[in-house]
Amino acid sequence: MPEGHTLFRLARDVRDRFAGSVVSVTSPQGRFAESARLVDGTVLVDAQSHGKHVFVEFAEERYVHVHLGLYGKLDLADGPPPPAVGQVRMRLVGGSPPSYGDLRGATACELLTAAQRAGILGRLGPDPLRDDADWTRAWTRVTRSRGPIGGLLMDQAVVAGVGNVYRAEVLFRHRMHPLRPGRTLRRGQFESMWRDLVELMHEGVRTGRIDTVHSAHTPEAMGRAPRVDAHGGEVYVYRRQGRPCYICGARIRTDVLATRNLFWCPRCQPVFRSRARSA
DNA sequence: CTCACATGTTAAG
DNA sequence: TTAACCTGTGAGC
Repeated sequence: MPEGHTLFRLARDVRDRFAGSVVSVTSPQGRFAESARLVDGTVLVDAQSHGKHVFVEFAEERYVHVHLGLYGKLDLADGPPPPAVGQVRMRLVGGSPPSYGDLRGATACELLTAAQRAGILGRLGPDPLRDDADWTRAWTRVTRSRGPIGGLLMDQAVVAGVGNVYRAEVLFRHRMHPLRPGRTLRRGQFESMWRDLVELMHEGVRTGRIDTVHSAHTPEAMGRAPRVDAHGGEVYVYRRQGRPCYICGARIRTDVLATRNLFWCPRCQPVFRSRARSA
């Protein structure tokens, strides 16, 4: 259940364990077996994430493209691999010290050529976690769109790697209603949201969780019980519908946009009204 | 225990 | 717009 920071960590961990080594690649479950044979026993060159996509590069520019989707997991562990349990789509074994990785439940696990990889990258917007990201590419899309900023931030062709938590939280931190049309944003507003995403997501890479609440606003500081859930992170609005906003006390609201849940504070993030023209 | 839902995407209708 | 993918978790009985 990943946003960009999770995949960034995953790529880094795969790289640390296997890069430069001959790696055994198998598919205990069978669904990736044919492709696995083509890279099995070759050198794993690198692993990189772009947004929520991970590319594991093998010798001669063969790329295993992995997208975890909603349920996928790649578990890495030290030592020799135990017998595969359950639906292991891909198993990597190798490196020194020896370790292994088991991929399950991924939306995508496929062997691609360099050209096919380039095709996927070409459809992705800039990734706040990558040094080579050009945020003005995202801004161009935002300013030309009539669609809501809440939708644009989740559109991987606009910004790659942002998911539902970062979307909800960055909009809150910038007091912006999720349904505000992209084209009504000012350049400076988008630029500060981008910079915020860069910081928040790098923090996510460091800690492995999504924390977006300023220390002055932590539940403890506000005299409330901290919110603890499976995600472990501390957030302002994500999945806090019906509960009081840490800043103003208004009840957090929720709605559905393009099959995904929105969360926002109706007082801190008022509906955008275009400025009335003077008569 | 069963059930709904989830940090996501794609394809079919 | 809806279902499907296919896994884990938490809430409810």
